[in-house]
Amino acid sequence: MVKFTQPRCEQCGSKDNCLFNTCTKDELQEISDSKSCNIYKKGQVVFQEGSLPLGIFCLSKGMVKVAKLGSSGKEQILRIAKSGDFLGYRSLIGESRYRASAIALEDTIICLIPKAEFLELMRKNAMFYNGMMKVLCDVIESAENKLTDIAYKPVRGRIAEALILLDKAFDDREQITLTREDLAGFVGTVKETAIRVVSEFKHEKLIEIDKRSIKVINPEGLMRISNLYD
Amino acid sequence: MVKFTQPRCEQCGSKDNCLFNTCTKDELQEISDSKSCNIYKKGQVVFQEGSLPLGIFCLSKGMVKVAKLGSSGKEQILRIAKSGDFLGYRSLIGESRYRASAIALEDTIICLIPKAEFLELMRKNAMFYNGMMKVLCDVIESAENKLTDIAYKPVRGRIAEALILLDKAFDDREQITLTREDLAGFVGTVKETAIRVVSEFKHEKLIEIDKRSIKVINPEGLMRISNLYD
DNA sequence: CGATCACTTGATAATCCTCAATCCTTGTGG
DNA sequence: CCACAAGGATTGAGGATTATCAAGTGATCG
Repeated sequence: MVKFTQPRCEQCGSKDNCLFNTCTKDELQEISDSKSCNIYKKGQVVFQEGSLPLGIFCLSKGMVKVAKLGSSGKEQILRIAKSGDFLGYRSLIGESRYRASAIALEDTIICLIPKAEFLELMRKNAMFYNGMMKVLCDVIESAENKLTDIAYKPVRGRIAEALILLDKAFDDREQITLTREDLAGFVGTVKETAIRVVSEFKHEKLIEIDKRSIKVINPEGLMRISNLYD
Repeated sequence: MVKFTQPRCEQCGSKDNCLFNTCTKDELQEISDSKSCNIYKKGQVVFQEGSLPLGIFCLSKGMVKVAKLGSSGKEQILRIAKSGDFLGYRSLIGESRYRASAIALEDTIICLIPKAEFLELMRKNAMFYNGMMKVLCDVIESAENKLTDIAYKPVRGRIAEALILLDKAFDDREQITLTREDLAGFVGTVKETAIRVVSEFKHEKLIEIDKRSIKVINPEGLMRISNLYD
C-alpha cells in the first residue's frame, strides 16, 4: 500500500465538474473533513452488488464501470463514471442495497463521504439537492434509452452508438481503452461478437486500432450506422 | 364527449396510494383547484414522445403504458402506470422533452397538475420532495433490472418474469389484460414470439387463458423459469 | 522468457425475427 | 338479430442474427 495524503475537495482536480461545486466554502470544508479517500487499483471493486451503502463515493481521478451481473454470469455495464462523478447515490437515497457493482477500469482515487454527511448536505443545500435530482433524471433517461436500444437495435448499431458515446466520455484521452469484453458488456453482447463488429468498423475505416485502444476517426459514419435502425 | 365533473383530490379513489398523501389539507386543496382532469379512452395518447411537458399527470383511475419507439417502429414499454401513479415527472424535473409516450390501456381518468404548482409543492413540502426522489430511484432500479434482463435473459425467462410482475400490477383484476403485442413490447420481443411463449406456458399449466386475458396459476413455476437464466 | 491476459477467427448451433396465411372475437350498422 | 368488418391471436416455414465452443495468435509483465 502506497502512503498517500488524503486530498481535500478544495484542491481536487475534479472540483469544477462535480456537484460539490454547488457547495459553499464551509460546506466543502466539512465534506473534506468527514470523507475518507482511497486508491483503487485497476480491476479493484469499489462496492459490490448486494452490500449495504455506507455513504456515497466521489470519483476524484480515473474511470469506473458500474455493472450488474446478468444471466449466466454475464456482466452488463450500466454506465461508466468519470472523475467528478458520484457513485452509489441510488442505493443511498433509495435506501436499498447496491444493485450493481463498481469496478475500477484503471488506477483511481475515490473518496467516500459518509451517509450522514451526504444527507445533511441534501437537507441544507437546495442547489445540491436539485442537482442530485437532475442527476437521477439523467440516469433514468440514459437507462431507458439503452433499454430500448438493446431490445430492438442490432449489435452493429449498438456498438456504433456506444463508440460515439465512449468517444465523448474518454475525450481527455483521445482513445477508448476499454477491453473488448467490457465493450461487449456495455452494449449487451458477448466478447466475440463485439470483436467482430469492431473489426468490421476498422475495415470500413470508421475507427483505427492502436494496440488495443480504439480511436474514432469517422463519427458521422458511426452515427449513420447507429441510426440506420431507428 | 361525455360531460364530466372535475373530481377533487380529496375525494379521489387513489388518494391513499398517491404521493399526494404527503400533502396537508391546504396543499391538497390548492392542487385540486389548479389541476384539470380528463377522460382518456382506451388507446388515446396522454402525451407524446418529443413534446414539451406542461405539468405532471396524476393517474386517478385506469392503466397507462409508458413506451418509447425503438428500431423499425417497435414499441418498448418502459413501465405500466396504475391509479395513484404520476406520469411525466422525469421530463418535468429533468427539464427536457418527453422521451416516451403515454397511452391509455383502458378508459382512464387523468389529472394534469401545472408545472408551477408541482414545483411549488416540491419547494414547500420536504416529504413530497423526498418521496419524488424515492420514486426516481425506484424507476432507475427497475429500468436497470430490465436492461440487464433484456441484454442476457432469453425471451422465455423475460416473459415468465413479466407475467409475475404484471400479475402484481394487475392485482385488483385477477387477470392480465394486456394485448399480446403489448406484452411483447413490455419484454422487448415481437408479438409472434410472445404468443408462442405464452402458449407454451399454458400447456405447461403455469397460466390459464380466458379469452385474451392471462391468469397466473403457478407463480412459483414462472419464477423458476425466470431464474433459470440467472 | 514463460505465463497470463487479451484478442482473433472459424465452425456450428440456438434463438428469435419476418412474412404470410388463417382463425377467432368483438363490436357495429343495417 | 344477424352479417360483416376490424383487430387481435395463432401457426408454420424460412432465414437472419447472435451466441457458443474451440483453437489458436499476439501482447504484456513480473
